[in-house]
Amino acid sequence: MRAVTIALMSEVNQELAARFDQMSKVLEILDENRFRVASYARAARALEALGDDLARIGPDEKALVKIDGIGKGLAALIAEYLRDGRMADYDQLMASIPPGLPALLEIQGLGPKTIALLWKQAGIESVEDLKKKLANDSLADLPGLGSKKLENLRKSLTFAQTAGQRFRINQAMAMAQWAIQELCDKAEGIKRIEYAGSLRRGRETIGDVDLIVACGDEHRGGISEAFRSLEPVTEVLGSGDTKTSVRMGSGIQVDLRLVRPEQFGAALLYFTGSKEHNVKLRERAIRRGMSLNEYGLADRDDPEKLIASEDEPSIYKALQVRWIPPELREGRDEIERAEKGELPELVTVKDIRAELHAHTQASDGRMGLRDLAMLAIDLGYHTLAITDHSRSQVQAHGLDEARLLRHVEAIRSLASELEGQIQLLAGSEVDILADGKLDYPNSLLKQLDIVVASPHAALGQDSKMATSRLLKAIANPYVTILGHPTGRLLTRREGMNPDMRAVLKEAAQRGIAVEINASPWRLDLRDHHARMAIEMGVPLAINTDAHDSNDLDNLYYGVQTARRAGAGKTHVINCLDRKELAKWLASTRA
DNA sequence: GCCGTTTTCGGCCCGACTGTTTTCAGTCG
Repeated sequence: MRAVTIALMSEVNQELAARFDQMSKVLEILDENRFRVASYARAARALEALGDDLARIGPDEKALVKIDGIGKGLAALIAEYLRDGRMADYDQLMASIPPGLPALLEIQGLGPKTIALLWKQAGIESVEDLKKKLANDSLADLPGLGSKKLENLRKSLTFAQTAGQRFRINQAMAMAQWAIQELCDKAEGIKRIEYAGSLRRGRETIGDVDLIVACGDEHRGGISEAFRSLEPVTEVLGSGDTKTSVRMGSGIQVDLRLVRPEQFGAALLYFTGSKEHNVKLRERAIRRGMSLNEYGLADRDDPEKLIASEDEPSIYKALQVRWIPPELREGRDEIERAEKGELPELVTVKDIRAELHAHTQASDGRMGLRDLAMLAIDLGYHTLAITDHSRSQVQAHGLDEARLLRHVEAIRSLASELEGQIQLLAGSEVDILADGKLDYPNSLLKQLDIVVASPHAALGQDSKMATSRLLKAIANPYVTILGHPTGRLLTRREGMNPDMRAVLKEAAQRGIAVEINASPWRLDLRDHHARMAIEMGVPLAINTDAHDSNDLDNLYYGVQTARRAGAGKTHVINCLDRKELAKWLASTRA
């Protein structure tokens, strides 16, 4: 555990989120009031998603209770931690059970009741203990643990050791689209089929894929069978009348739900979530004398009396609120905002008219300059910026000064040829070096139409250094866009953790844009930082950072991230028309 | 422990599937 004095920025948020999460698990194993358990878990999620830095808010309980999900009790705990660097309740709680016990909750099929039983009656205190006892068959005497259950536990343990947990959104999307196509080809009677869950909400990583199928009752068996028989299925986790779960070879879990066509909207809404959004919708239904479940919105007193169920908009309408796009359904303030008419018209892929960050064969791209330009023309863009890597990116064939100048010449030459079809901007993705200096001198940057400044190396810097590094880069008068500010790679590398509020404040003052890098590896800015950017008046740039022709399709993920932040097209510079964009670019150099 | 458009107490979402249960508890989403 880090001492609080050196825990910086949102490291504090993460630390406190981890503690509340842990506390909720311990309380659950101790069979505490389930609503109390849920409160700690909810608080943990709230802190993880909090754009603001708790260290900045400080031990001010009045300010802390303003955070949704934090009440008086938890605010006092947070304040205690921020003030003293410790939390007595946490220490006490953690001392009350063996430290290895909460980790058992991660094992599929193992819940708090069974863990408590294993602990109290078999002396199991950790995953290791469980493995040993499972191996020598000494658990069969425990009540409620038959041979089947033990076998399933063995399987879960093997899986937990070998497999990762969350998948990047493009991996989940590929699986979802493939499975949908296969089922449509191979099964009879599918009336509608959609993916739901966090994939539909556009989260940056996905735990499992949910598919919702509308069909008549007579087709259920066949569709379930076709699903279980999909070639990549390695394990059927469960299969009943309306629900089947399988695990694919890649490790990803896919759930299939079968519903009647007239219930499709309710099921789609329910399984799209988020859980928190659903809870709020249900509470809203109850306040209005109705009840909502995956089969529909019904009269509370007469559940047979369906009010809405066939599609999502009719359900929202009956709840007296505008339809809410899935990307916003995170259970924050979206329902209240929708009610007040404050939800913006969210940006769409069609609104994007310019690509402002792309690579060619000059550095590490696969496309030639002309091929890339042609693709951009096909996509209907009015502007394409060519931004190859700068000299320090040796492994990516970064351009030294002489090569960059020749490249610029080539771009300008092609630009005049294609005048009237597309505007080509000669630019660079310039490395922000570890000390915040840029990889080219200003005399060179000055000659470019656009400069995307991004960090690529020294990403393990502490938060303080990362912050001053980015601030220094933003202050450079020739930077146009701050590219993928943290340098993270999802499921692979955490990246830097700068004080994003300070970075965005500087960007706002300088008048430059900050990128949402649409690569599913990056999605950087992430959603809640993009939301913070909007609140602070910083323009967003949604760029694919394309290295290959397929990469241009990643735009969808970047747009979804922007939508999750509540961005409309006025917040995104790629939506400006050609003239407006030129004017904006000029303004960054004023 | 949180929360408030029946608000400071009394609620807090609810159904499917599995396994061991002979009527239901635990887990999951």
